[in-house]
Formats: sequence, C-alpha cells, structure tokens
Amino acid sequence: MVLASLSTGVIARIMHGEVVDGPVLQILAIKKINSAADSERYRILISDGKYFNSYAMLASQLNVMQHNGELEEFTIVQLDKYVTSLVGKDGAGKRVLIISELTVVNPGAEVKSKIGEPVTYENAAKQDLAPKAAAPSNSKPVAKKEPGHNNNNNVVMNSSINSGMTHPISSLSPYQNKWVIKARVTSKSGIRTWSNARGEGKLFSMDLMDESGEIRATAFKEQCDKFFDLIQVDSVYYISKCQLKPANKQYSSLNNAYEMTFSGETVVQLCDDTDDDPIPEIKYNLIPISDVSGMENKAAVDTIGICKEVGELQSFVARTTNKEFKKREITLVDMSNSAISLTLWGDEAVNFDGHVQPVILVKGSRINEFNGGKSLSLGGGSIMKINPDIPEAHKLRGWFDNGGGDNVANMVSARTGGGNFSTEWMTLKDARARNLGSGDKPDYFQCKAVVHIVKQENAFYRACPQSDCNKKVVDEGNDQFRCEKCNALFPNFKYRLLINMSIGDWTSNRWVSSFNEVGEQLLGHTSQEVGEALENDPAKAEQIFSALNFTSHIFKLRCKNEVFGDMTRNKLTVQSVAPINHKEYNKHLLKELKELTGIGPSN
DNA sequence: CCCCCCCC
Repeated sequence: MVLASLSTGVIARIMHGEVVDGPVLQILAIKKINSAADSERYRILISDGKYFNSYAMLASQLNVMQHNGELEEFTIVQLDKYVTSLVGKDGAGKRVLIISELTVVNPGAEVKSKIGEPVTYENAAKQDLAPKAAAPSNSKPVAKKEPGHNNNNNVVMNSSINSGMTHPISSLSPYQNKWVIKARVTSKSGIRTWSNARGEGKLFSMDLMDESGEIRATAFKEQCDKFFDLIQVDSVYYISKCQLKPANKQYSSLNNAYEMTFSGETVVQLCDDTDDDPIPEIKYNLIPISDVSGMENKAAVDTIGICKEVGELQSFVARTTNKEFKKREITLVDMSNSAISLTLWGDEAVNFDGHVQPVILVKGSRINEFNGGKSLSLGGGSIMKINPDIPEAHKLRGWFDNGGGDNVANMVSARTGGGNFSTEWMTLKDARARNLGSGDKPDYFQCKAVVHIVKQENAFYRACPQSDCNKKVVDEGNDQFRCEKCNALFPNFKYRLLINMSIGDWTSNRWVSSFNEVGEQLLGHTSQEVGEALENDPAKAEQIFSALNFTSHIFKLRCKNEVFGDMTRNKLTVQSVAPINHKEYNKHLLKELKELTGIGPSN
C-alpha cells in the first residue's frame, strides 16, 4: 500500500490567501458543530503534515461523505474545490477554510496514524508563505461597483467588497450582524399581500446560495418595493445587514437553521463579475418527464419540455382559506415521448404566453398525485425558465419542430388510478378471466369496444342544484325540491346522468356504468338536454340514445367487486371514453401481434 | 410581519 504525500506546508499558504491547486491533506478529526437542529455542519481539523487548521468546514453537500464514513480520522484527501472566508466581527474574526469538493486518496483505516507533528499555521515561518504579499483568496478584482441600494458610506460593505472578504452563508447567525455575504439568487417569489388579525402588508422572498450553504430571505413592505426589481434569479449580490431569526422548518426545505429578513439597514449590491466567480451556478437535475411516473408524491422535480398545450387562465377561491387564486395548466412534452401537466400560479399564470410553444424549464416543481396520474405544480422556491439558452433546450426545440411531439404515448398526468404506467390494454374476457377488481384497490384497464345497448330507464336523476353537491333531491311537490345533504329546499334541480350500457369487444360483452360527464360526452348532449328529452320528449330521447348504438370508442374502465347484501358483483365503471386514435391503437395491435408471433418491428 | 398554491 502506498500512501500519498501530503502537500507539506500548504495550509499556511492557503490561509494567507494563495490559490493552490489540489492540495493533499490529512483529516485529523471531524465533528458536528453545535448548531440549531436541521442545519448540519461538520468542522474538520485538517493537516498538511507541518501545519494544521482547526477552522475548516465541510460544505453541506459533502455531509453525505461523512455519513458514509468516508472522512474518518487519518483519511488523506485532495481538496478539489475550496474557498477561504472570514467569519467574526468586522472582518477581524477567524478565517475559515470551506471545502466544497474533495477526493479521498487513502481511507483513514489504511493510513492508521497522524503524519508529522503539525502545529497551527498561525505560527507559520515566513518562508512557508507565498513570496509576494498574498491576496486573500476571494480577492480577484471586483467588478466596477453598481451604485448600491442604501449604500451611503456603508463601511462594512465597501471594505468587504474591496478586500474580497465576504462571509459564508453557513456562518450567519442572529448573534453577530457585521457580515457581508456574496450570494446567488436561486429563486424569487412574486409579490404577495396579506391581511390578517395582526395587520396587512406585502412581501416577497428569495433563496440565496453560496459555496457554503443556502438561506431564505424575505423583504416586507417598504423593502419589498425597494428591492423587488433589483433582485433577479441567477444574479449574484453582496448583501449585508439583515435580521436573522430561526427558520420555521415547516415552510422551508432549505438547509439552514436560520432565515433572514431585510430591514431598513439592509444593503444589497449587484455583483457582476459572474464569469470568474466562486459562487456556484444553479444546478438543474433535469430528468425525463417519463421518470416522474415512478417518483413519490410531493417530490421536487427539475425537468425541461416543450409547452405543447396551454390551458385557460382560471380563478378560484380556495375552500379552506377563502383566498382567491389564479392558475393556468400547461402540458409539457419531451423526448421520452411523455406528457405532463404543469400548473403555474399568480402572475406567472396570468402573463404566460404559450401559443408559441416555448421550451419550459422548471426547477423544484412539486409532484401532485391524483388517481394515479402525476402532475407538476410550481410553488415556493421553484423556478420556471422560458426558452432558456442551454443545449437541452435547443435539442428539444429541434426535436419538437420536426414533429417529435406528435406521437406522445405516455400521459404521466392521466388519471388512470393504475399507478406508475399508462393504463393496460385488456380484452373484456381477460378482465373476467384475470379476476380484475377482486383486490382491495380497483383495477383499471382500457379496451376498444362497441356500444350494443343503452338503457334509457334510470339514465338520469334530479340532483341538488348546488354546484358542489350532486345528491339526488326529493320532490316535495309544489315545485320544491329538498336536498338532504345540504338540508335545503330549492325551486329547481339539475339533471345528472347515470348511463348503463352494454359494450362489447371481439371477446365478450359487459354492462358498464357511466357517470355524468362521460354520459354527456357519449350522448353528445348536456345532461339538461338529455333529462328534458327523457322527461318530455320521448322521440328526441330515442334519437339521442340510438345515435350511440354501434359506435366504437376506447374505454378506460375501472373494475371493482362491490358487495350488496350477500351478493358480490364485479362492477365496471367508465372512467373516460376517447375516439379511436388509429395510429395509437394500431401500435398496440402490432405490439400484441409481435408478442404472439415473435414477428414484427423492433419497437 | 408570510408560510397560500386549491379542486378533481
């Protein structure tokens, strides 16, 4: 076994500001810093064999290495990426080493002992330091200063910027307020107003990130107006003089025990030296839309797709909070031949122009699962980019403009109840033979079938006229109708359809039930029209119902055993009907043929 | 000081 040589004496040079590529060092100890819960930080005692530094910290993305036991005592590591930064009051505090990327060269178990007799670098001999007066590590020439906001003689801010000495986000706490951070905005909310018992106002919030960590910041009222336009996602800013307070973890998934609030003292200054900047870029973990099917409900998703369809802007009042919301649902497609619904909110929904079918990138969108379909929703901390200038976007554009989105096979948001995949094709005979519906949960399948018989008897009922109640009403006479669910009398009612019909495919036939919306779609008339015809105009009703006979459709069916007394019946309910897409259906038939015969196209 | 992002 060969142990790597340590970069002897290098810690003194690094800590005096020299930039050294890939120093090889030994971990002598690692311990968790006593900080508030939920913000996990590790401090390291690290040595180059001659000097040690006990003020080294692990950037949080490396915590996992410690969890995996890769950073035990005596481990030899190479630092692939690190910065030094000042913490403490007025820049007079400690300089810390923050390690954001490292490679294990020799595991601690192999090395087994401390190398050399290191002493603190603060006593380093002159010859170990860089020959010329070394610049602090962050002190690349700072770009020309923008006129800062509230930047009147801000000594701390200016001296920090001029010296290149900023504080790592992970070092911020409520106990010390002389700091300047240099951070990238990773997301920014819209302006939101509130009004409650304690008052009213407006605010916006943003997420900030640097090499060491991340933090949420919120600007209220005056600060909201003052800073909203200045703050832009992806830009880097110097920020100082905010209030810090414990983060309410209920509302934030950021890895920080604290959050900050802008105050009247807060100073924000755009930093435009982005091309040679130690602040990391926002990372997008883009996944194919098809992958969303297999992910957990509420999980965060970064993805990119073409906006193939745009829904109308919708307004509604949330039933629980009585707040009004605006939303718009759009459909994204990508090269996994999959489509998914994405919900935009507020101004983003109002201002969205989808008719040009732009490329849409989302970061941190949330999965909402309903009846087996999964859709995405933008929320706090998520961002959307329209036509981002990245290779993935150009690739998608080319794919889509050449007809790529024409044959989307996998509807990730389709409500099949069937779980992770598109609804399985099955014949009516196989559905029986395979005892579908006998489990705890319903089964779902689809088949192509023709309508044989449609029952007119009991094809409708009179329902409560309230929009969110479909309960059958009791005719009280005198044109009064009682809803027992709403416990109210109404002078009117609405018709609801409940169509029973026999459908058949080439293997078998079955009775199926269709509820209101599917019934309207099949009959091509509103429930009101159908109900009135059945009650008052038998000839019209006959015309409406017979038009459905011998028509073929793709039926998505829900199959479940239902118990009535001591009888168990296997019941089929039509979830949705669609016209036969012959291209799609033939694809399915070819696949079946290939499975039966082994002959056919490769996919 | 917000912390809402529904419904089906």
